Amino acid sequence: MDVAREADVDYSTVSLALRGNPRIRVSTRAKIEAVAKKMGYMPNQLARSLSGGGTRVIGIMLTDMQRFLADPLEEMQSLGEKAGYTLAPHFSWWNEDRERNGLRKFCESCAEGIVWAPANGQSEKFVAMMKELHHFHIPTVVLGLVTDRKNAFCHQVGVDMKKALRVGFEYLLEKGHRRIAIATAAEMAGMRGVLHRKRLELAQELFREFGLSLSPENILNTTDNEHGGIDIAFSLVNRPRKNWPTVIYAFDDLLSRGLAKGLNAMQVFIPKDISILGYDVAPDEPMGPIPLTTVCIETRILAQWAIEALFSEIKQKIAPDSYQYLEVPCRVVEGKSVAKL
Amino acid sequence: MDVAREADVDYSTVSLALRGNPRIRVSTRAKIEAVAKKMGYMPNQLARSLSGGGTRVIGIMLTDMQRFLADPLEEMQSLGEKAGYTLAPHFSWWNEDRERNGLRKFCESCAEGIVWAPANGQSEKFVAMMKELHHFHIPTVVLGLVTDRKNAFCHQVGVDMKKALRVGFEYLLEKGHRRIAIATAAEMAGMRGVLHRKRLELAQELFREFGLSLSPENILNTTDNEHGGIDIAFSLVNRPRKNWPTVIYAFDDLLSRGLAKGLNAMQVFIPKDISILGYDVAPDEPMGPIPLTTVCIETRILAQWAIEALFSEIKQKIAPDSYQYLEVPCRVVEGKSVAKL
DNA sequence: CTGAAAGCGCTAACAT
DNA sequence: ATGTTAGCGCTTTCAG
Repeated sequence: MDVAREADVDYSTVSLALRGNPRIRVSTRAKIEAVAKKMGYMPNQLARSLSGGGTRVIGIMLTDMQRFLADPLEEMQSLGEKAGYTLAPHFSWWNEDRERNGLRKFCESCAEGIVWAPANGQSEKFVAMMKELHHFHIPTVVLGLVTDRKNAFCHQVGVDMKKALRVGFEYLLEKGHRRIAIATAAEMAGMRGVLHRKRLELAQELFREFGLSLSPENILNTTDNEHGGIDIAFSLVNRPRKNWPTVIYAFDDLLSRGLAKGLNAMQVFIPKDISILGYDVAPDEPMGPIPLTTVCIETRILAQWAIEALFSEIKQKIAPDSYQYLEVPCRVVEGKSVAKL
Repeated sequence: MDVAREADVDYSTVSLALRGNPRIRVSTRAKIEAVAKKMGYMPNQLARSLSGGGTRVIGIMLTDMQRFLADPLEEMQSLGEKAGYTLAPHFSWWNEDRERNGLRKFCESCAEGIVWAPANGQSEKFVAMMKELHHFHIPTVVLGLVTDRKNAFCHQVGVDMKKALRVGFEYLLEKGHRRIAIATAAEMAGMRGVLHRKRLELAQELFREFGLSLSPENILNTTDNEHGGIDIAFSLVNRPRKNWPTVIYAFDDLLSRGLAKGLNAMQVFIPKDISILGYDVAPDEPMGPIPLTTVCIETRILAQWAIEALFSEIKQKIAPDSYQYLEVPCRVVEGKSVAKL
């Protein structure tokens, strides 16, 4: 390269000097650095990766730019950078073909590991792709738990939704609540509603398991998690007060906050008139007028575990004989929105 | 490579065959493809890029996973893929140092172009970094308009916020409105509120320019664009009706939808009791009970123009002597939320 | 139609 | 303490 000529040293000396190798005399290094800076030299990562070590890139395959994924992504990015890795996010927009192509790109461009939040952890395509990644010996961590955990070829970090929901029910029962309503955006269109419909279904199972009854009118459903809270608040206000549930368990952070604000605006006070239990709300989020009590999923821990599991596999260089199946903890963070009866 | 040995041909023949070069006999190619498939061969992009053509990667530098950016990103990804490019998004999380490091990574890894939505298009750091990119001859398009357009070293595609806001005012004036209130989330914490504060400021200028008066009580401010609409609705309902504005111009899509829903819930009907004009609302979004009339920014066009400008510069191979400064069009999309007085 | 050989820009083992 | 040399896995002339 020209820097070598200009500084009147060998090429390899430049390479070593610029990476701070102690073999190079300090004065030489200083000279080289000066020349490099003057010439605006920038090492070519492609060549670097092709030759010596790896790429130090982690591919991140996500479905979309949902809020829920932002926190873990930022956390993973921080952790990755700390370890000298660059994160390469890629969005499938819920399309499994795009997902496959993107993952293949990761392989072709020699990503050293992959964190994958699949569009659909149940599909044939998913299983096939996971096998492919495994076949290429590329360490992978799947975010969100796969159905068939026995036959997984990679670590998994995720939330057991039923367990998480159960935590909320247990809390409510302990507080003396029996007339429990649930609020979901299960009518939300497209893939975005899938999760909500799943939560609704699991909640219904839990009602049965706890021997609670769930009257249809206490399934407060809406089409929109962003502003659906108001709709729900409105429909509630129009019901005779004596039929009200004692608490609404809202399965979405936006929904629970909107609901709280909406009820408040309609002169329904929380927790005096009715209690609200949220789900999924990051504890440091602004909570509106009333600090919400919520079942909090620790998404930063999710990110940490995912990255840890990935790095440990990357370091080992050989595929582990057993894969981890990590469940992110969730706990009730108490605000002031659930009354003790 | 092993595929060559296995298929009993030369290495370079494999390379040509796999890329469908017509020089290779069909039968030979078929054999090579079969072997490659059997062995699960995958070409190494690093080597490929280092040797032959470029990387065919476009670096995308974004601030965060805001909704507003999702649409253009998906659009750019589609367009990029169509042209055989892979998009590499990277998030700065509003941190200019991270932004710089990420952009440098793009250079080092030989991205062929960059689309950059800067955390702060006014800062010293921004200007320095833009010069750096220019110095390395890496085609760049900045999303969002830079203050000093004369000294820009790259194409710019963005929204002239004042013009966009003006479109709304003109529409309202034409509809006979004079008592106009504005709703913003200017009190939103951190960088997220910056845009809203800017909009508020520009709106105040426009009020003066149109010779309209804006009483302080008609600046409906909130801390939260997600659910602030309810707060605003609530505060409005508690004002004597005769002091009401005839219309609320809400400078955020979430805010305007929340406001509409909130007012509706409180038995204030739109546009009978009050009109609402939105801003920034994608026309195909669900609008709640009332289809909102909004000033719509065409973010897909933004994406298209950005990618077009970038590709044209990439193709030319030499820095253009003048840079484009493109303003994305905006127009009023009529719903039913603004009454004619 | 296919093989041989040079080289992309760098790293790392070996030689001086 | 620095220079030499052989690759990394591929593309691309240029010969055969």
